[in-house]
Amino acid sequence: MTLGTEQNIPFELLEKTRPQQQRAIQTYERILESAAEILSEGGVEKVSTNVIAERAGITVPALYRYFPNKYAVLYTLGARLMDRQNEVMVSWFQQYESDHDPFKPIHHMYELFRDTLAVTREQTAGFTILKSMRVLPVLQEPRLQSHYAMTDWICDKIAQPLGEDIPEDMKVRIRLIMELGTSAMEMAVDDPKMDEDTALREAGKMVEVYWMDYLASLSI
Amino acid sequence: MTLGTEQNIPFELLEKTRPQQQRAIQTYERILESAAEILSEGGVEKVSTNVIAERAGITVPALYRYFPNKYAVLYTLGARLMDRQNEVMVSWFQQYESDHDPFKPIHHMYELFRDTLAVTREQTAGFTILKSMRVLPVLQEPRLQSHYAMTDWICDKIAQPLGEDIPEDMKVRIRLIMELGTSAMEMAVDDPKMDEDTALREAGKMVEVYWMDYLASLSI
DNA sequence: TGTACATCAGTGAACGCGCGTTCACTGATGTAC
DNA sequence: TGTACATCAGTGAACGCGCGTTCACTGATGTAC
Repeated sequence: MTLGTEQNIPFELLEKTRPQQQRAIQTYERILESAAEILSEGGVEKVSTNVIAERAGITVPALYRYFPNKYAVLYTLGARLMDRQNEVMVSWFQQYESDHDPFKPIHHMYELFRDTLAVTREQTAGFTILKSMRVLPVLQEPRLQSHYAMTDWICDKIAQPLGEDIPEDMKVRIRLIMELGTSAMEMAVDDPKMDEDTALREAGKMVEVYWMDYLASLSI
Repeated sequence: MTLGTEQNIPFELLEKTRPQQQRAIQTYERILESAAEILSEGGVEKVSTNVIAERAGITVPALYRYFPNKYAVLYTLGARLMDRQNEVMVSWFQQYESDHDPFKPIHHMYELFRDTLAVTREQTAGFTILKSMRVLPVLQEPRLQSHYAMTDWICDKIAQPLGEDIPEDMKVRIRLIMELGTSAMEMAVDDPKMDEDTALREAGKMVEVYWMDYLASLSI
């Protein structure tokens, strides 16, 4: 929602009543927590309104007060998580931003991946939430929108000091880099044989040399 | 199954009776086709034994004759697809294999990605099958095993002419490269804004410069 | 070439269960005077 | 400070439906003599 993710949400995912009183906010949060726990224990197929409600210690109609269906619950979890990832990216960029070298952050991809992974892990079933979004038709679009927003933000930031329009192929490259980051993090987490830190460092390296090669080709 | 994927299949995924007569083989194949069609139309959540059977024009117990549950159906689809991807990789490698330069194939990653994408697309719901495997707990392990097998095969092929043991960090790099390829192909297919060929070419480029940088660092 | 038999392939009907969703309702919290 | 009322939060009970799975069975195909 930070970078404008909220714009085109299909109506099936829109929340119904917003919780107002303290008690309601707690209920609302417990619904989200419960859904995440179920997701982490049994995967997306075990998530149902019945099971969420039972675990949250409420009855099913109470859930329907705030969410129109289970996808709205998953969407809310996903949107929050992607927002946090956005924030990580923004503060990472600002940390390594430099007047002299607009591409300085590219030498610090490892730090971005590391921090993004950390914030994803803070959320129960964080990676499962993201993978579920990729596989559930209604949630694919919101996921894409968030990726677009992130890519555009970075492009703007880079283009600003350059004082030019962003070449379209730069956008493609940044999008690809983000996708690589995502899959490297997933691999680091899902593959027990893979050393996590090594995976992220190598992914960072890969992005760096790729970008350097691109810059070299530009100044021909 | 080409590269030894079949070894550690959890018993829940093992097929029951093998179809023997012509008629039975047709039924078996229709079950798989139907499952793929449902997958492509409504995603993994719409796949059920009831719906598969109805679409295949048989009754549910007929399905249970060959498969213990719906995951076995999805597993069979996934295993077949990954086998075909393996084959593509093997013949790609052989095509660009060179006595003079053991790393010649790395300059032709685009061709690998292109052909792998093509063979995946030949299978109805090909990418959805792969994404489903990532998200369904029972199917995660078989997926990983297949990736291991592919990585090991490539490593052996590269190590052979070098006449040495494969350094562990080379394995990590190859694994990462495969993961990047996978996600680049998925992005190329799922993101309507992304030009498919460009995405694959860039991903190929990324792998190439990454590997060249690695080789340069080795000869220090 | 015909028939009896064995094996393979698929059916009809039924089961209990959890699913999503809605209804009219009771109970809790906040507020106006 | 108390009470009457409005709004917010959550309940109990019920619904129809599709799910996975199994049973005893009929029908189709292959084979031995």
